Amino acid sequence: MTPDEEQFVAEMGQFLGASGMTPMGGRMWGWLLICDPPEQTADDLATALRASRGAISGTARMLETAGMIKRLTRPGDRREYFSVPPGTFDALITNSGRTFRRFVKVTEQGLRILADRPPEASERLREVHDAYAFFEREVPALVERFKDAQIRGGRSTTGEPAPSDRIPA
Amino acid sequence: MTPDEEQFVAEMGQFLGASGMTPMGGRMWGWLLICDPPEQTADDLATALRASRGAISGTARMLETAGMIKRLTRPGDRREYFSVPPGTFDALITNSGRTFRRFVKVTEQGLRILADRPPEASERLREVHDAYAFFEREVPALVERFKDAQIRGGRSTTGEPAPSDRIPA
DNA sequence: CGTGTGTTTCAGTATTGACTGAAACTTCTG
DNA sequence: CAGAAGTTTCAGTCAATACTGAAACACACG
Repeated sequence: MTPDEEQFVAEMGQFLGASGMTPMGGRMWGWLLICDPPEQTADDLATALRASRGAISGTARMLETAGMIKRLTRPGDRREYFSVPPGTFDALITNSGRTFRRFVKVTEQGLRILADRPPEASERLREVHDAYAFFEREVPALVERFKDAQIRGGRSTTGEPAPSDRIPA
Repeated sequence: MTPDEEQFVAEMGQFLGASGMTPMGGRMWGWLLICDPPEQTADDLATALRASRGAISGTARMLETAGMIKRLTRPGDRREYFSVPPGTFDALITNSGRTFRRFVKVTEQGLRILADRPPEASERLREVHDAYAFFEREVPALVERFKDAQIRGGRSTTGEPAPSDRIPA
């Protein structure tokens, strides 16, 4: 790992570490976005990120659950390979959609508490609730628009063949 | 603070605590969304949230910086009052826009690292970068649409009818 | 069915960072 | 100008949690 790469990985760790994910999760994902080859064994990752096998295992599981990495095996090789599959941003957005949803739920509960008070008592909360409900509904459409633009524009399509799923022997 | 309110405040704390903000920040914001009166002194907050004055001070400063609360004073009253001003969701979104922007910056740095490698080496990262750049560009427009819908429909609208936004008593 | 390779689990450790509380500072008021 | 009320700062404490490392586990191959 070059110094540049090291810094990129560190920054991804800081960034995702500050947004719900663990620092290690950010570092691992960052590395998997730039590493060569794109598929890495648990051992590769432990070496590159200078982390314990335990940390790799747990973090990989978490990232896999979040849909941010994929786990592959190939016949005749007992090891597992991890990689960032094409279309990952989709999983990311879906995930943040879940966050929106949860927030809407919490604010709805709050509005219920204020139900028997004068209407102006719930103005503040209602505004926030409505905004998030709006976003929860509209963001998927935005994602579709992005996908369309991406296909039309040609570069780096997603949801298509996905050749990188194959491990080149 | 009733048990219901207590729970709402706690959940807001958990929620925002898990998304970058501190738990205390979430609790304070949650309380300011439902409290009566809507303006609270530092002392009110310390009592309601059972927190130290130091915590209130620091947290209030953080929330104020994020644009999530407003600080006001009244002539003849030395105390400061805090409240959630109308249009706060705007500050929230603006803030998350900043997050997008930072992420785009980080990924751009990563792409620069991969500049002298074959194009397929940067496919993974480019896709993520493009998605976030797209969102950074499009979200403000979405906010405008929400504002318009809010004005057109009076209170609690979201673009379309959206009956599910209403809380049943 | 044993052996060797690889992965997961889990208790322990270390670190981070949020909150406390007292002291310092600021700013109105009499 | 003295005094009081209020706020901020900051060093210390505490709790949460991310990572380590060794032991248990799973699996393929000979």
